[in-house]
Amino acid sequence: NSIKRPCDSNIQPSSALKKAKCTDSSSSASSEDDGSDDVPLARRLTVGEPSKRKPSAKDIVTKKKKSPSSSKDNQKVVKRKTKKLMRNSRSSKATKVREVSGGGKKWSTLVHNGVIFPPPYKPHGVKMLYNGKPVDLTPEQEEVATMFAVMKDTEYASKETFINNFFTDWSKILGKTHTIKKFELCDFTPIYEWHLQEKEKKTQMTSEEKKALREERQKQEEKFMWASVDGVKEKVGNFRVEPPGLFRGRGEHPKMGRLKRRIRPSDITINIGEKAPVPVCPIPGESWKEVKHDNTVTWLAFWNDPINQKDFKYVFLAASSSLKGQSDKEKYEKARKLKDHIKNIRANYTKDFRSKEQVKKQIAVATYLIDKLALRAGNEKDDDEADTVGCCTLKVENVTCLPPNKLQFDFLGKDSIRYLNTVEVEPLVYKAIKEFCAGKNKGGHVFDKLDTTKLNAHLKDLMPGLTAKVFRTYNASITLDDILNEETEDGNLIEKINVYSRANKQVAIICNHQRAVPKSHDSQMTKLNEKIDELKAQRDEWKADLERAKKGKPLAGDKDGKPKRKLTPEVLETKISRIETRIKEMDMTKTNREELKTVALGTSKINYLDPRITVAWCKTHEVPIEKVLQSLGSPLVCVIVVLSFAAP
DNA sequence: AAAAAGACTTAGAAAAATTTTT
DNA sequence: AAAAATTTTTCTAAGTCTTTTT
Repeated sequence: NSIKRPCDSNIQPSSALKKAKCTDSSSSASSEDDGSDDVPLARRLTVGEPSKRKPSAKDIVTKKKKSPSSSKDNQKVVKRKTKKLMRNSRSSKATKVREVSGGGKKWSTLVHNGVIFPPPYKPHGVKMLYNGKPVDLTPEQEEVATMFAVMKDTEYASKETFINNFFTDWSKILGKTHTIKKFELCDFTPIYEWHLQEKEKKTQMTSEEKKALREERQKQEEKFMWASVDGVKEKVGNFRVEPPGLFRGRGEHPKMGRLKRRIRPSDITINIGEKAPVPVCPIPGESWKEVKHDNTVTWLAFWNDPINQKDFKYVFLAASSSLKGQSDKEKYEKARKLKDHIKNIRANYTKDFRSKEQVKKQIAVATYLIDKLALRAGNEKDDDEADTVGCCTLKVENVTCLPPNKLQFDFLGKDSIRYLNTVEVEPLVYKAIKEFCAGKNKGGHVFDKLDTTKLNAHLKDLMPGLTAKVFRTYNASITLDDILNEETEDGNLIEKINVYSRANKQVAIICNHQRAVPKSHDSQMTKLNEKIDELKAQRDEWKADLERAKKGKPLAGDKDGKPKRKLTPEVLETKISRIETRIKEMDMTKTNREELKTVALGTSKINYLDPRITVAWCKTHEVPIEKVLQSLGSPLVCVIVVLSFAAP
């Protein structure tokens, strides 16, 4: 299980550059080659010329040792980070990014240990009630009953679809002759209470017990956590086979509550290098469905999704792997390339707003919306999925025309997240949308002559490799870059970090990344308000004291009537001004929290913000990278570092 | 050329781990 | 030391887009 990648033949003679980059702590943009990579998008754009010289260091990547640690107040953080980094660097971190060309070949050798199966079901024997009486269940029946019982305090448990689907599937396991016939007569509370007890037991465990348990688990996982790709040890993403359970679809999913049956080895296809030993099937007496040796794909294993038989569940490498990092880099490269074509593309679709051909016109308008609003492409969906839409599948009921030229969008997108936005659009677009909607009923497609295949085929003609989703990445990059460049001011580190957060937030809003309001939000706000009131009361008291002190009057006693120590006006002034800033800070926290309560920042951070822009900005403004990417913790920081030093 | 199969990225919720507060 | 809050990781659903089959 060697860790080092065998010396590749395509090493470029540019270690000097490599070193320069690595040790260049004072940034200062320095060498030309350095600039071409790290100059943010917007500045490139204004320069107008796509960089002419191809950087020679094509695939050379330098590992950043560690960021220069700094002030005392973040020492803890730094220490933790360093530990993590060390743990990671021991493992793999390809020293260079692999060339993934060559006829779709993704790897030459692939070694791994297959997957972990969840443990078999352990019956608890707690009897639920039917019509008030305890009923006997076989372990198999009990297992499914428990799946349902345990979900009592989730939203699902009260949804009709969920209950119906669950009961239908459970009934099959109960069999026709079973006493249990009607859901209404079922009482799962004994099992639910048993579950609560178990949970309580877990929390009551001593920390040693917990630690022991954790270590046990880690020991079992160890073997499956790692794969070796072309001789390099890489982390596996999801080596654990999904346990059985009740399907939790998002939104109004017609299949919610269906039993997701247990996956067995005979469901699983393994993909592994020809010369590598085939993983032993961990369940005695059973065997894999199939073993393949396909090096044109990156998955290590797959099985068919039991809920949607035609869908697949893949086991892939983790995000920190070289393979994932490479395609991530390609994604951001493509978005960067779009920058060079966007002017032309916009001119193209603007011209087509007037096209007599309906298909052309619809493509033009759809592209406009995708460009302007960062909408998703919108593939057709089956009837047995939640009813959500993207651009191409927008329905008449999702768009309202507000004269003179505003459009209001209201639809459920991916994950049934609501997109609600009113925007002013080009008058010609407004006219076109009105025309597309005319004479159609509510459920009709606005873009009836269009689908994602046609749209993407057209985009491909405008720029090689261009598809609808590239616009989202592009939009995110532009936004990040613009905000960072416009709003960053010299000086204050805190303020700089805030600028980054604002940019992050803006991208999240554009991409419509939402989250449920945290359960504790209200109580948190109340607490904050109380704190602020407290501070204000204190401030007012001091203000009163100040007035008296100035006039030489004695101070009023405190609330217990005890006399207060006399303070000079000067001392009081500083106290007051200090408390004023604290109040201001807390007010900021409050507004910030309120504004972010439904905004999910993580998704854009992980999938949309080009790390090279972040790294470049951090360098020029002397912001330690972990200050803005701390949440990307261990695995991704490495990818980012790899990416940021990889030549485009 | 349309539909189905296949492979991969993106997504929010929930669980787990960690830090902060009490 | 417990509890509460916060951050990070894990989980797996839900998209996009390409390739293959019909």
